Amino acid sequence: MSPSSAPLPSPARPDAAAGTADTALSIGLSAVIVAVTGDDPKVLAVRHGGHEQLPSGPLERNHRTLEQGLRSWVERQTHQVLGHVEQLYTFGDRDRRETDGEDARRALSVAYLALVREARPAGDADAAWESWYRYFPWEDWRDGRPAIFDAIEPGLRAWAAAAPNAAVGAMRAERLSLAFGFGQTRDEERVLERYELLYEAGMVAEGLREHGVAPSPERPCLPGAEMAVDHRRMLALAIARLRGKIKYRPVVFELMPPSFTLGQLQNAVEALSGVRLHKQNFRRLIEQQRLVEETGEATSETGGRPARLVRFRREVLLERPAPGVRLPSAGVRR
Amino acid sequence: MSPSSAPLPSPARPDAAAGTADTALSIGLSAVIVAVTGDDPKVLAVRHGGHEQLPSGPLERNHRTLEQGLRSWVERQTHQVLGHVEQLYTFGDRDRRETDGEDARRALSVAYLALVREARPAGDADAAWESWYRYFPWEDWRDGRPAIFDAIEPGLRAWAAAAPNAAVGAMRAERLSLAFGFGQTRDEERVLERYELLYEAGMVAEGLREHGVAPSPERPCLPGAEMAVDHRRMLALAIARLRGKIKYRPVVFELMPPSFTLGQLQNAVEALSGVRLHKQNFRRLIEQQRLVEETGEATSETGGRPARLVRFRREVLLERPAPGVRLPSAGVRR
DNA sequence: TCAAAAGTGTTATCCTTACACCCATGT
DNA sequence: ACATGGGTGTAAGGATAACACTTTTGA
Repeated sequence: MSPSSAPLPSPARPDAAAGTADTALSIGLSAVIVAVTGDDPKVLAVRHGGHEQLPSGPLERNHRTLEQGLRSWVERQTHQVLGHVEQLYTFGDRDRRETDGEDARRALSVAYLALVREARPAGDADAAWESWYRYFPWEDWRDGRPAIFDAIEPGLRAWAAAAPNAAVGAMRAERLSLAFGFGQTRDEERVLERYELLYEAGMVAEGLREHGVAPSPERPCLPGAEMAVDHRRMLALAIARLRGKIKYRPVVFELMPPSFTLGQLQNAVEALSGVRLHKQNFRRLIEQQRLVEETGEATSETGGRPARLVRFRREVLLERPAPGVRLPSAGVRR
Repeated sequence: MSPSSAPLPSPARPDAAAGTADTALSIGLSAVIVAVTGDDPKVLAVRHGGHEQLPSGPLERNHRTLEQGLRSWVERQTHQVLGHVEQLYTFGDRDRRETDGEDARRALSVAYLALVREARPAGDADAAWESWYRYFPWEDWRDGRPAIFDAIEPGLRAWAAAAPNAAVGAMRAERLSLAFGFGQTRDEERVLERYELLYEAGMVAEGLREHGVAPSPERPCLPGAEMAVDHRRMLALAIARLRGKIKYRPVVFELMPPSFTLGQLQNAVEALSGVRLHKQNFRRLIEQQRLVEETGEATSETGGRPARLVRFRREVLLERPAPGVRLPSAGVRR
């Protein structure tokens, strides 16, 4: 394990000292695979008797790069063709699962976010597309403040108040206010911070699990589906990243069919960001940023007046530095 | 290495199948440690006879989390106290270094970005603070277009023209235009894309190294210091991330002393982003966003009229969702 | 005919950009 | 006195947010 008194890696083989072969180590690749169908942001989940989990696979020796490894087994397993793929984070807490003293087997997991255009029926019978709000019901503000906050707010406040001392209490209160913005502005991107607070406060099952406690009448958990290991944390991170990225890079279009209506585009953005947008301003923004162009066709499948079909204008990538769907503030619609 | 016919991880131990113990595997942690002194963005580099490299160390068994592991050995080795630390990326190309058929030893490396307030003389004699523009001279536009572009532009164009077929050529041309924005707008954040293009075009030493070619009169390399393995790529990513993040999170302040003048703050932002900013507008933005508050003191160390000393106002974190130093466009100054 | 979704137009307001200018210190 | 950096005022232009309103379809 060599903490090594030698100061820094030797020059001959720079990475020789940078890592020590460790047999008690395994590396996995996990994927948050996202699609949007109609009003729902979907994620591919695997059920196997135990808790639901994200599709995960081993890093194999013949994979040249991590991303290539991920693509190859995901496409083999789920028969989904992945579009945009990006690395999210590498999780490596020593005790990611059952650590028994010396036998602590470190399971490193490299998490990826992948976007697909259409949600196929899922190759594997155990895999299913689920709305991501199934795991994070408190993240969907499209119909206003979710009722679940009647439980969240007092619960978290109690947790802050129950801090061992004043300093910790103040810090907890600050984190709450930052993540949830009770009272003031809420930032739809802080999905991970919110999950982590609920985790620490023991309000999600995973948080209790860590301490070997089961949910009980005294220690109730919020509604919202539990996942294996730290997969729900990975999902939270994926949502946060996507919600952020959508604003400055044209990633939504990776989730849309080749041609679509402005209404459908707005639905997709709302589904992902979890807030309602002001229709007229949304359309104006999209059009004047010249993110889309006419196909010349129209569809009447959306109900009401038939809508023009548009397509993504790839050229914008070359024209402006950060073309994204800026969210024109949460305006009440409907 | 079991491609495994079983479809997906078993429920019993979710990560058991997700990673296979692989003795030909090592995990390292690398750190891009950044400080700003005066006009220069500094990075801690280690020299050891061979190529310069980033401080790197092994992941040890007793480290509870990856970040904690990084902090502990960096602080032990360099006697720097790390402030803000964030994970950048996990690099895991199979052939990160000397792969000999079956003996291909995969060296996974988790790269981190760390910010420090003051650049201490560096504990290790082999470690030194270097301006990051030493490695990326083409990224410093503070004094206008760097002369080095007289070599870069034709070189890259030639590479695009020399593509094996028209489709590849068009794609290369598009990537060039996106990353470098020859003619039109340049995006200071696309540091990684630019480096990767120069790498692929064989214009940086690392790119030639990959093919076992040495720089020669026919295949000249650009000025800009070479680094070991893929460390320069890590540095490119770190710069890109920091340049991006500075705009929507108050990270610059992690690099500033407790109190500073607005001029010093502007110098730091310019050093990091590599562009000049319009003085008056910069100040107005900072002040009206209420990112700083008066200390009541002043200093005359900056030359010219003494300047007020200000400090970061931590409360902004609670007030607005994305408080960052938005760059008020590159205006000529001086 | 009416609900539902698409699409147009206009206005007040704020933020960004740019320009011109004054202030206090060291040499 | 003048160079250097610090600091103020103000006006033009563009983007945003909020309004109200028309159009075209299917049930």
